[in-house]
Amino acid sequence: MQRTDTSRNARVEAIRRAAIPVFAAKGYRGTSMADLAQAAGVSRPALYQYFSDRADLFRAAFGALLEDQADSAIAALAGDADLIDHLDGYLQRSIGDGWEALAATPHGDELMEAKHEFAADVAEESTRRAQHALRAFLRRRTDSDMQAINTALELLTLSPVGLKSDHPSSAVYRRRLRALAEAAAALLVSPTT
Amino acid sequence: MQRTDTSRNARVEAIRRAAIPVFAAKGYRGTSMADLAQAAGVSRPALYQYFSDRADLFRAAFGALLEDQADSAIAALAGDADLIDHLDGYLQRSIGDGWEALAATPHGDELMEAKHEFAADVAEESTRRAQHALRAFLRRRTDSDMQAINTALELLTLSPVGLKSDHPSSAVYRRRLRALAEAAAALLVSPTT
DNA sequence: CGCTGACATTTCACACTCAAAGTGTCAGCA
DNA sequence: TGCTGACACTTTGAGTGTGAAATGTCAGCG
Repeated sequence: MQRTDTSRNARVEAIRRAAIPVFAAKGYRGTSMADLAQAAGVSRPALYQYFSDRADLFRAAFGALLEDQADSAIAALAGDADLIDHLDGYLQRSIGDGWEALAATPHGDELMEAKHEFAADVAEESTRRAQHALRAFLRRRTDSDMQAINTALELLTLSPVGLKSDHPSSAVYRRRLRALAEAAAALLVSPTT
Repeated sequence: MQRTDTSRNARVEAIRRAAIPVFAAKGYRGTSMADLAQAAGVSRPALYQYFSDRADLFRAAFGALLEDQADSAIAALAGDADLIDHLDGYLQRSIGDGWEALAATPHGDELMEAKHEFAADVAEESTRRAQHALRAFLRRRTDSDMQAINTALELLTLSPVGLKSDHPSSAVYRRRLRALAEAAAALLVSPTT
């Protein structure tokens, strides 16, 4: 059975990986099971052997991607670099890279919608996990009280949405994220009166 | 002629004022010229004597509102209060109050769209004016260089969009704006390495 | 002279049709 | 056993008509 399971998981993984660029290129509604089957190099009915339907496949594909992204962001908090660099790295990896690159595609809005509809729990879990790690990091690396840390967390996690609202170039967006990291660091280092 | 013009301007003003709550309540597409006429207490054809069409009236109504809002925000920068209080006041008045209150209404998104379509130049002019005043204020009140000031400006003007992205209560949103003001102030006081 | 009621025209939302595309599930083949 | 081609069913979206509502512009009234 192990042999079979391993083989099966390998195929699931292959299909999952093949699906991501297809969804990214054509959006959720725009991609058919036939498209996904062709990209994975299998027949359409074979997909139903591994996933119950298109939503299930979508969830599997982007759920894993979001998990990886959260892991990457959390990893950026390790080490003993400058506080600003840590925060900047966290922002870049959790928001600047990965999923957000998809949001810039023609079907970005629709993909966000589909994520919210079909992978909301996975998405929330991974961001919750990342934010939990960030909170622990701030508690470890600053002497601010809990309230100040939570406020900084809100700033760090919510502001990026606005910083992208005028659809800046990738370079500009990254510069803004760094500025946000600097501001949050400054806020935590020199406490409010 | 002065007498006539004065009377005319007074009517224009009255119609303009009466139009705002109607648009706010029913959205742009949802309000008819009949609605606006009724609210202003005149017959529908009379509106065409002062405005060429619905878009023109919309532009006049919200253009003036946006101007007032910008004036209010700029006024918040006067005096010699704490830097944070100035920035906080600016944010509250330019974003937290006024127009943004409309964005929270059922037809908020559609109103934003209409603003962008019919009053884009007025809107941009007023925000440009407010930001210009804010830049001058920061130049006057901090010893940061131009680049740092411009970065802080981006943060201050763009972040609020994100801070509202999870549709927080008004109180929470205001608290976040103040935190943003604190962070920006901290960024400008303790310059980057 | 400014405003109104009325009119012709345009716009809009809704309902319906229908053909093309996609979906999920077979029996049967390797 | 795992996969395929084929089949019945569902969904989708473009096209079309239709009635109600809104628009913009009159001549004419006070």
